[in-house]
Amino acid sequence: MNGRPPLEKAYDPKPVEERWGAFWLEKGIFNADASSPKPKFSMVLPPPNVTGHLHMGHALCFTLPDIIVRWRRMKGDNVLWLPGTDHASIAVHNVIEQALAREGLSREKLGREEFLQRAWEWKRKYGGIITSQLKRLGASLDWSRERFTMDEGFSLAVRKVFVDLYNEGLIYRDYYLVNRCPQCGTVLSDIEIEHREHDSKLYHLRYPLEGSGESVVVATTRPETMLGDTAVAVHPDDPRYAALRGRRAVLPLVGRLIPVVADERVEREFGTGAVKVTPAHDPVDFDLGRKHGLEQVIVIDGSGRMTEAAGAEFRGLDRFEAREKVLARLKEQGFLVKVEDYVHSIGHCYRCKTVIEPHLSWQWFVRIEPLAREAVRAVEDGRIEFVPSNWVKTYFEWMRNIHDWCISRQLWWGHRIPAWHCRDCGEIHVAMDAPSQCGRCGGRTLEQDGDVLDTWFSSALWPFGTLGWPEDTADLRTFYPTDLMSTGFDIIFFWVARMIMMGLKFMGRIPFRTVFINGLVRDMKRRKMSKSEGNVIDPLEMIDKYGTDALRFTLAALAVPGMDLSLSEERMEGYRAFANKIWNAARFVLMNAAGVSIEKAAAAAPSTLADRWILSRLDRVVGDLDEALGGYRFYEAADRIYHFLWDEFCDWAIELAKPDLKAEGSATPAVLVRTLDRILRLLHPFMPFITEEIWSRLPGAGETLARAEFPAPRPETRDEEAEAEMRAIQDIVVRVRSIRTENRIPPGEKLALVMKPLPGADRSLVEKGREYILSLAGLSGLEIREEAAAEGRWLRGVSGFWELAVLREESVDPLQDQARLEKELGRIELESSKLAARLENKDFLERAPRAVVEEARARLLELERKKVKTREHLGREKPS
RNA sequence: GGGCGAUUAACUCAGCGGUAGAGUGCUACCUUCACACGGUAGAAGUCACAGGUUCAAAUCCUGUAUCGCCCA
Repeated sequence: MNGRPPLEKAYDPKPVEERWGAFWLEKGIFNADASSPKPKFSMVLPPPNVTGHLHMGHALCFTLPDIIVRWRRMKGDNVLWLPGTDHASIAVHNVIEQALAREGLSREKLGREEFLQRAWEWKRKYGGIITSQLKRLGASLDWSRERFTMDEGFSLAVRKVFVDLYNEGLIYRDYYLVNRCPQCGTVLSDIEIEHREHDSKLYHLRYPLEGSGESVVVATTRPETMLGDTAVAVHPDDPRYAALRGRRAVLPLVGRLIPVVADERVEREFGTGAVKVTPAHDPVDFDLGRKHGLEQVIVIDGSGRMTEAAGAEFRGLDRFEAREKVLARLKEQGFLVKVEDYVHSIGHCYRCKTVIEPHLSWQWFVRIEPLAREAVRAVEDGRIEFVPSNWVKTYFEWMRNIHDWCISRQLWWGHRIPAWHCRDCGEIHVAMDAPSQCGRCGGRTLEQDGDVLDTWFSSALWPFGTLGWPEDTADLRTFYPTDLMSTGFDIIFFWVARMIMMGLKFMGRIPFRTVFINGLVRDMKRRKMSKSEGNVIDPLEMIDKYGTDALRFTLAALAVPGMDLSLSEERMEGYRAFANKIWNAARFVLMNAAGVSIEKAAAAAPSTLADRWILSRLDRVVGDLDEALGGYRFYEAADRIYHFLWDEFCDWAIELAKPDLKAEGSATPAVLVRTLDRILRLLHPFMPFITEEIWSRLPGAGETLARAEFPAPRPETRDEEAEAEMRAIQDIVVRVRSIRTENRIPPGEKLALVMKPLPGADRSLVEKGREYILSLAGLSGLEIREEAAAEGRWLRGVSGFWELAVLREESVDPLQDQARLEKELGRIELESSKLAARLENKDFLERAPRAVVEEARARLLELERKKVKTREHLGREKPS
């Protein structure tokens, strides 16, 4: 046994995980080789936020691809799975600024340089948390190639992309109404806004018309913005307001004269049909304002406070305080006509949930349509495939209605926009490096744009930026495009779509061939896991309690493509038990087959029926597993190997082996070793630690199972005959056991079995299976007799072509046995009558495939045989 | 309003044209020399509802209801 002590009675994951985790990394088992002639299989890890801690979503999203990657590696591919982290501008700002606030500081007080210094320091100190947690998960990543989105090479890639897109006119700067989060202190792109329904109010305000006693009533949900109104709008075809066109209204509280304009975009059904227009604070009004040349008056600033332009009374107030005050004033002065309850959807910051403020400002944008067009085509023509495929529709839907992407952020931690503003003439220079003088006026005072880029702008480059682009590296040539991108559906728009666009644009090729979308991890009540709900299951805690392998297997077994999964600790307990089961099966094999090497076992020829049977069954699993993994059906693969190991290998093969092990020159020990070895290989992608540990104890094991060969189907081990015979033997054993427990015969009591052949019975089967039946059914003897005995002490049943009779030494309760037989007869009658009815149907006989009809006939025959015998046993018919 | 998905055993979910399945839980018996993180045998479902297609529907089609998510 390799000189190692025998296995402990129960599996203890902790030392095993520590040992093998360290071993893999030290030996660089997962490092890829750019010059390998083997076929490559590459993936990049969705980079977790550098601020992050491992949660169950990560655990799922990293375990599933790890299964694929380990499988491919064992199949002989040159595998690269490249890890890294994302700088996560907003998240880091939140962390650092909170710390500053505790010191009574703010980033403004600290200044840009010192703030960045702090952020880097923080990154050095805590940025490794998530990566070390990833290692505990067993993710087989090539850490020698680890990247960070703000490292030097990656930053170069980001700058180059920006400059190139700018030079092509695909990046532009505009004074535009964007979404701003007052809390985070930056603008956001459209998709970073979450819309949620709110119970709110609709306020009807009366605006007097110039030079008359008349007025017009407008409805709004945001009365505080009226301070920035520069028009009233009505629908051109609305007869109610035909007379208003061309006149001017006097803005209450402010006194400004504002025109009444007509525009088709006004919804006549909304409120009174007349609306106030605030071009600087509402997206629709912004468009309206541009179209009608209206003034843009900014009354709320980027931090959500009222500006100078809001008037002395309101200046400095928070926007919600201002709302109350404006309403109070309007009411006092008789301009508030009515207030209605109103439900509408309000935009919130996806990070901090603060209500978004539409904000007019200079920002940088990506002209997205030309990029999106190509990205749509790549999916349409099948170069990129989504698994499950129904996400394609969502992808198309978004890509075809896409808006330009606002990429500037008013933050410091991130990639600073490579644009320099000439202080003298205002000219903007976009370049890889700071220009020394203004190309237009020659001025020497150039200031770099203060904003940084959206973090997603840089993560969009991840699949090629990490491989060395813009340099032409060996890694890039070998591993791009990658093969698989595994991620959650929540970032299809944020990330997947943008990687596709950027990959096509800068590499001229897709970034990955397959996008695997995993579901969301929920709790048993199907709720999302969230800290505020208190229903979070912490993967690290689970690893401590149940072991990494149990956690991984649980996630795999629940991972139905496209479905959310409900996770519970109970489930994990079940798979910890599974790990223990493997451990003990291995223990049995090692104790009984000591000294049989893997190599010798692989060559052993099966002699007994049980040996032929388990090898044949094993071969089926090998094929099924390859197929399931190839289709990313993790649950199916997990389920298959689970049941093979437990229900076939442990429950039958090991039990059947027990009598054969003692025989001289038996091949059975070798068959057990061979089967165990195959099981460990098949299971390794799911449970890397325990399989590695057990495998290392097998005589003749290699350095690491992680690089051992994944089993391939071997058709010559298929043995239909052995499978059929074993099925019959198993049925006999189960029948006898069933007779035993249903008559409350103690498990320890040995029984004598008499088998009577029915027409068609194969006597050699019973001879071949004699030892197995004796041992597994707990018999003292087995006898074949032509006629069944008639005394009452016999308990009877039917299995296949055999009538079974068990002799009980003590007396039996005839009522109990009769109840058992009645129940069985009921079942048989129900099924056989259904089948008979079907077989009497001419249409069925004519139109159903022949195999289906034949199968039904055969089944009916068997049922009829059982029916007759069972009736006989009940004393309803004379024995035949 | 548009789209996607769900509705199957007590719970969580597979199955997606031809004999209703799994895990957990439940019942009974068993500490048998790999394993009580175990063994053996069981109980448990008009597959949401209504129509239709088909020799045959949990499975395909149409509609209804309820729930969830995404987009506007």
